[in-house]
Amino acid sequence: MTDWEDLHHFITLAREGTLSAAARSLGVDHATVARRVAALEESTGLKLVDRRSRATSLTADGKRIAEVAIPMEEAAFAVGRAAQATKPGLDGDVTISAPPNFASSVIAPQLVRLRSQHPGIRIKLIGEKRRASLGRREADVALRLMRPVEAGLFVRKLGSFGFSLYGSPAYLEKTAPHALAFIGYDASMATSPQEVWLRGIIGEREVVLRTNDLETQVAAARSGLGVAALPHYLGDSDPGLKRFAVAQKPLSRDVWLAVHRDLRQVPAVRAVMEFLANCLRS
Amino acid sequence: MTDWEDLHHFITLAREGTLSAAARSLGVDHATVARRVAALEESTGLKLVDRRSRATSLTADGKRIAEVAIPMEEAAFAVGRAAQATKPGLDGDVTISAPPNFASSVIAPQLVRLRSQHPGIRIKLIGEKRRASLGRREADVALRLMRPVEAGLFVRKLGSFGFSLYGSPAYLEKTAPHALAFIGYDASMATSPQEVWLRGIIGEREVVLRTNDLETQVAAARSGLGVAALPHYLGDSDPGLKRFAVAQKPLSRDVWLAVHRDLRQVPAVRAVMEFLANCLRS
DNA sequence: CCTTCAATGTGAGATTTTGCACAATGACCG
DNA sequence: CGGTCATTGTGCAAAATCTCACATTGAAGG
Repeated sequence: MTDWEDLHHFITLAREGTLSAAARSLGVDHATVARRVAALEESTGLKLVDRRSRATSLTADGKRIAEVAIPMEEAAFAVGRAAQATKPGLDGDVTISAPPNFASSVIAPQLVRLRSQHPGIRIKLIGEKRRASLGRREADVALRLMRPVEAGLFVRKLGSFGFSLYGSPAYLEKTAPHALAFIGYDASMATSPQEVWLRGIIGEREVVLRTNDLETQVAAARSGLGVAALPHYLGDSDPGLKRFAVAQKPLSRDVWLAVHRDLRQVPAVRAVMEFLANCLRS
Repeated sequence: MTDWEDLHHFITLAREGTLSAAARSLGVDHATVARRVAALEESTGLKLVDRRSRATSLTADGKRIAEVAIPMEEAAFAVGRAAQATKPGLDGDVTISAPPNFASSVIAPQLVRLRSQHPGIRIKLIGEKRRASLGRREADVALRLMRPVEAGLFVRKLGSFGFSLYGSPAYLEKTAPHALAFIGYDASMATSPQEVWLRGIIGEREVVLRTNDLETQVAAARSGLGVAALPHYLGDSDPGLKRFAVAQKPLSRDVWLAVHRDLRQVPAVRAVMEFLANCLRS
């Protein structure tokens, strides 16, 4: 009988593409992944990967085996969720995934409230551009700005927030509307709703800074470099920024909460969901 | 992340019921099973088994987790089958399961023919009362006397064979029909078709030997103890036995061949299936 | 063409895991 | 009621596995 942990390593390698990435994902040394995959090849009698010095690639047989093994990984995650779901009471670890600035600006400041209500819950808050996978248990609860479409999730719309143009009061006073300079996202965000909305406002005017990082936009706008399209929860609370009204239809983005169905009834998870809903209400 | 091999040990324990049985099934020491299950309990934070000194029983949580983990085991078997199915050519190991006397009397004598036709195939022939599970890959190909009903199997009727009464020529000559002594199965086989058939013949006459083992019946009949209901392939080829005709409708049993769908197209398996079909024809 | 860098390969020491042997438990059976 | 037997618990030595460190490879960018 083949060692299931060998299969685990192989599946991770198949997904991650390199020994090193798989090793990072599994929290082991890359040599371990290499040896376990070799052991699986030994026990199946099949050559599963082509080892090249810069990257590994699956052989045709390896692809076929990986395909069949995917349900096994899904089952493993289901076991993990079942284990968490059977934990009674309001103790436990709950991982929240949210857009980075949302995590730091909206959620983090209110965590102290959750902490006082439910002292047994330990929160892990990850703000990442890359959407954490709930199916793979990279997070227990996720806040998203698009409606999640993954299977097996319970999804709920928590609310919405608006965007406006913001600049420093001094800058807005001294600058004529047609001469406004703009701060926008870089190419990686070109298709995001706020960037599209902003482009419609800019027209022929100048974009003086493009950055991926919202905090940088805030800092630049605050310093008087130009105006930026910022969420109200950021701009309105900043004394160094003032809204600049525009004719265009205001932009509003919905906030969605997603949780795996298997975890929805876990007390600690429910408490966190409730907390997040309250965060949005304020 | 929990070690998948721990899950493997736990699932096996859940199915086998005792640490020792699980250890035998996995081919490891019982202490290893105990330790790996303990590790799983540690990593999930749940108490999964009640350890008692005579047997272990799953806790409610353990049952729930085991339930969820079953698909994982099925997926693991699917991987194993996929690995075997990917093997090209006519080399490889093929395990055949068959009724014990069928294996020794019909199949084994002809294996040399298979061997000469396909030298690359290594056969493992297990004759067990307990039906080997094809889904669990305890065997690749099975011969059964009842139509298999498990899901996922490819089933084909290979043929049938008849039963008659046999005794030693000397015994049959000197014994009047109403005085015949009979050799039959013991209580464990009381409901088998051949035992039921035999009972209808015996009537009020005497049963002088009951045994589970067909070879023992043959030896006893050959020695002149009485008559036994034997398959033709056993009785007709034995110079020390002679048929004793009866008025009752002759008994015939069908022989079924079963193979998992995933393995049906494997060249080595196909060759074995063909060989078994030929065995039945003669 | 050269530098850089992340990836893979390889050996040795350290850690972990395993098997073994023996003890203890408690159910079954006469 | 006592013997028997399969099962589980435990400590220790052996074996297997993992990590670490370093060497090597080859693609990407200047």
